[in-house]
Amino acid sequence: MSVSSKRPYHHGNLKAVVLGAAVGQARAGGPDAVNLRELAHTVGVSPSAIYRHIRDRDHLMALVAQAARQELAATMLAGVEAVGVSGDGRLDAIARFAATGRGYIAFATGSTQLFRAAFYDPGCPPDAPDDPDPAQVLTAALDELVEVGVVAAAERSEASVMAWSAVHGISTLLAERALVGPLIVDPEAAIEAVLRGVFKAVAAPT
Amino acid sequence: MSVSSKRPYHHGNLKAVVLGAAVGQARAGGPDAVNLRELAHTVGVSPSAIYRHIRDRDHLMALVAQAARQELAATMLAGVEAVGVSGDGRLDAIARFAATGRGYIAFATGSTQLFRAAFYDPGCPPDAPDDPDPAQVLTAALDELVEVGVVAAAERSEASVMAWSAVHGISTLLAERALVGPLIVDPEAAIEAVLRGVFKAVAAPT
DNA sequence: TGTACATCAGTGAACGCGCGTTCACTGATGTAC
DNA sequence: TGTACATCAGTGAACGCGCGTTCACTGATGTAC
Repeated sequence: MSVSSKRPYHHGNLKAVVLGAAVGQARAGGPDAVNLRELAHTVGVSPSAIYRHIRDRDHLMALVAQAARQELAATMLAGVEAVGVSGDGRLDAIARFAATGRGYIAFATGSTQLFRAAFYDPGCPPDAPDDPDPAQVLTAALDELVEVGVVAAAERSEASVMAWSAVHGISTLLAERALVGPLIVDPEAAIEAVLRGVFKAVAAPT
Repeated sequence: MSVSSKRPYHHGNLKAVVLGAAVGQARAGGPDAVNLRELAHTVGVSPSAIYRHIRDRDHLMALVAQAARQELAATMLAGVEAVGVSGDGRLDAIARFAATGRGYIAFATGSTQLFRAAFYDPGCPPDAPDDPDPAQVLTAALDELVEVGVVAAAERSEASVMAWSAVHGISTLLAERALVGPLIVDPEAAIEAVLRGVFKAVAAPT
């Protein structure tokens, strides 16, 4: 609590600051760019100080990956909340579902390296479940579609796998710039094509 | 050409053997597992000998990634060729298209680590274009669908992006075991769901 | 309110390992005459 | 057919760096009495 202008010996919230800096490294260069020594230097602390708060690099990576997933989920939620309310419940549910996918893809293309970090598996779990959780955001949007009758209840789980696969697929393809030459000329058009395709695949025949 | 039983001083085809061993490492542990020193030891040669044939690690990785993509394409082709010929051209085209996707996913789940290596970008290109090329295999199967009228010609490029995204998406999700808990319970069922979804999204309304 | 002491949170230096890469070299091979 | 010599393809040792991690330590903080 003491706020001496010169850095106090006890930092106060080193763990949070280290995690923040680690996320910064992952944002800039992906999971492999997280470097404990550079991290310590950035934060202004000796390398060994970090070990007071974190078991080892894998533990830190589990936290970084979780932070990345939560930011992904937050981007999806922001998209959903930005959707206005028309009178039509069906259209609103569809718009929110699409916004979920658009948010996912936007995060992947806008924060490519952090997106990669989100799926990094250090071999140990984070301290708590993801909150918010991307899978739950998707599930919620899909539940809405079922409620308003756009997706048949019996096809709910099929639809979720389909939607997730297509959206995750275009995201990783764009993020890794794979096939961007041969198959994908215009990224924006590709995204819209995928979203239309998902809708066609998922919507119950009227 | 001399076939002295004891290892001859001149190896003969070191480059090919080294590449083969490197692909073996990638198959076992992904792109990061490719290790020049271990490689040299495996092949029975000193580390520096490798540099007679390969510029640096990145160059080798470009070749490994290419080999992985070609194996992926070969798996797709094998699936296509295993499809029997019925009388119906439409059904055959559809079956071959599905076989393409199934081959892709089978490679991703059967050779997870090598699949990851296929999309590794070392920052320098391989010496020659991929042959066979996964993108071309997909394109050929899709062209067939257009020919028999299952896919509208105007929607060809949209369909290819959609199909590739969905198939690549389920492949990476299964390969990285992401979401396997929350969304994907039965992998086989998930694969079929995605393939059905792609067909629904891609097929022209009859 | 003051003092003794356990505990927490840092420092600074160094260890140790693995890995890509380089260097000076030597053995084998092919070609000109 | 034999010899001289350039060239190719290896060896073996070492460099150098970066990185995660550990160790003995010291400074700050909180608590019991």
